[in-house]
Amino acid sequence: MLSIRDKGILGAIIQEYVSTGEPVGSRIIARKYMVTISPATVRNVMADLEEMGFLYQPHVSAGRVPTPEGFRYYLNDIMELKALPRLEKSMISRHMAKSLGDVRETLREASSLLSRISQNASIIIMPKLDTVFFKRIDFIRLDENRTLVVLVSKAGMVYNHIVYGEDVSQDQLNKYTNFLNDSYADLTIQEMRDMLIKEMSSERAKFDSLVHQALSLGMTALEGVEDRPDIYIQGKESVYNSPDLVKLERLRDIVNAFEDKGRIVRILNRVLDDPGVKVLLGEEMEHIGMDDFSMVASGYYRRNVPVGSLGIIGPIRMDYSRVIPLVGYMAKVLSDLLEDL
Amino acid sequence: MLSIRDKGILGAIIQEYVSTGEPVGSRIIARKYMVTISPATVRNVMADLEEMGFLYQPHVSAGRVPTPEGFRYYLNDIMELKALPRLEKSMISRHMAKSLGDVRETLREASSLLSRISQNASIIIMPKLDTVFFKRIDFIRLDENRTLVVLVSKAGMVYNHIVYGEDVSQDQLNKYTNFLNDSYADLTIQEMRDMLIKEMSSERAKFDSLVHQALSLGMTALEGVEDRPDIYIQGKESVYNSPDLVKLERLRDIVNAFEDKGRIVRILNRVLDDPGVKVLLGEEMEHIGMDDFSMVASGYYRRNVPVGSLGIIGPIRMDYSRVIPLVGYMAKVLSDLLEDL
DNA sequence: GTTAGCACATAATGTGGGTGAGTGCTAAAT
DNA sequence: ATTTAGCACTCACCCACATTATGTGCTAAC
Repeated sequence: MLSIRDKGILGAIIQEYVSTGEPVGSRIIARKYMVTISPATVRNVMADLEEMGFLYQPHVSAGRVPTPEGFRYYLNDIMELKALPRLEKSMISRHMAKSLGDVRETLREASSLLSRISQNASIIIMPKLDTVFFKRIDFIRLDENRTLVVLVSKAGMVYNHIVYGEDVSQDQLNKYTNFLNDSYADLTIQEMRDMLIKEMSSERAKFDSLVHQALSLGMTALEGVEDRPDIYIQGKESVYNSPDLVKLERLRDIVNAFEDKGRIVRILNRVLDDPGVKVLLGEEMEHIGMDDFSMVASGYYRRNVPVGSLGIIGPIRMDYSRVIPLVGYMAKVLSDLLEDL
Repeated sequence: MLSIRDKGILGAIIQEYVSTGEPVGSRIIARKYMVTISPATVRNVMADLEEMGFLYQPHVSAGRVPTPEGFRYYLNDIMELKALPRLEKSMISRHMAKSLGDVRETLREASSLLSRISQNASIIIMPKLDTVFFKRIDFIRLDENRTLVVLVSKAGMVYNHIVYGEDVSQDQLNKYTNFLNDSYADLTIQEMRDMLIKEMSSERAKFDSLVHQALSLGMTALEGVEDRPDIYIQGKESVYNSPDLVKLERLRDIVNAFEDKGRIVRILNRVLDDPGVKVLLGEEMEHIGMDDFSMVASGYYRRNVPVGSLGIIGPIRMDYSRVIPLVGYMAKVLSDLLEDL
């Protein structure tokens, strides 16, 4: 357990490190932050903090740099969140209203705002198909082998893919379409899946061949639907062009990390489950070369069901007290917006 | 005008530079490529070639490096294309057959193959909407303000967007849909646009309000359709991780250049017009920091109409005699494939 | 418990010499 | 009139070494 003073010093070190990016020496802390005590005292505390794993020294005559554990402690027990500036709030509502209508566009706009306001890269994962509300399905005969499935969500997102199978006439397909659209309004895709399976073994399906065919086509259609989530990363430039990126290898690592979207999705999915903003640090980034990066992320919701996530990604030394409220606010705005659709 | 021997020397320098990436000295050329003449003679020629702008020296005691102009001359007047290896041809046909069906998937596969075979990044621009053959249009009422337009091409590509306007019932929308689908089969989007405008002032449109409404909705639908071309860049890693990328600033330039997709599209569009493979070098790359990069690109066609382009992008020192046939072959395979759809 | 003072470690920076690669030029050879 | 050999010269690169600045840990005094 840290004393008040210890916390003050750790906090000061982190603040200083966040703003300069350089290892922090005892002098600076005693001069700028803790004027009542001497550098020597600060050094004693620093030695303790290092022993606890919150700081480390790049080399013996350098100052201290906070470790991911140090940041973690700071986030949990020291930092106080700042209120989101009125200006940023209004900027967000203004832009979000503008793009209203096309959900994909709205989400992209949200991400773009995050990156511009935070000066970091931002990430958004589009709604998981399972949780999306079904509006309409269409089958379009392309040729004798291929049928196009177009799935529209209530929010107006379109998912499409091609299924292969026996040749069915467009007229017949239209009948299936009508049947499915009439029967499954207002369900999520997941619910629809379940319903289809249930109905398949019902009396009706056994005797009515149209119903049977329609259900079976519906099932294959939903099976084949793309399950890799789409993810957008915007504002990579601000990370790439960050002035404290001075080693070639570091940049290379980061560039590669951004290319590896699968890994980012996996990491983000972990935060999706429970509500609120999560900060992912150090090892949680699962990526060699991303140890000194971090993600601030949150799920966003529709009717309290998590459907996707969003966040920002940048160097571990970021101003969490500003960024966390930002991400939180954006998740809320987005969730509210989705509520209505 | 260069003599045979001069060409031989320029060719040798480029070959050597392509394979090593290092400035080429007179010794190497005399030893490895032009055994009949001495280094001193080579030096004389090199001095001439430098004066002509085909070579330059990084510093006085270094060998020579070909300039973009040197490469240009080499490409036009010296290089001989190699036939595409049987192995690569069969690899291409095998993979392209696999992904047949979903055009977007096919195109992405083509690009992925380009990048894997050439060990460079590859670029593909999806078919321009204008040139795409219309299969079907659907209007889906999302709510009182928003109508979703789903446009399907004969090849099975789906384009969608939302239009805003007065509240029309789904039944009414279906009538419009049917009218448009019946009337405009087998046209390209561009032709359809023209037809719509023409029909709009016809007798029928004046007296039949359904026709009038349908035409007008069709026009707004086609107007709003997304006109920014989608572009995919694959295999960036092979460029990023290239071992002769040793300066941080260089990598940063390249990373930024890849992010700036608009510029790449603009450059590529220049090659789209006339057929065949084009090589873009130096200044043509329009990008500071991309001077020592180049693109080998070609349009691809459907019914002899250019619809998109594809190519590879990598360091200027690439083996053009292999890469040009590769890109050319891929463009041809793709064009043939699109012919059938 | 806190502080001043001091010896110590090390990164960063600069300097000078040596080496190797490759040139340009000149004068001789073909 | 070319081509070639010879040679002086330039410059990047490397290594060893010294210098400096920073900030520490430790000890002894407060």
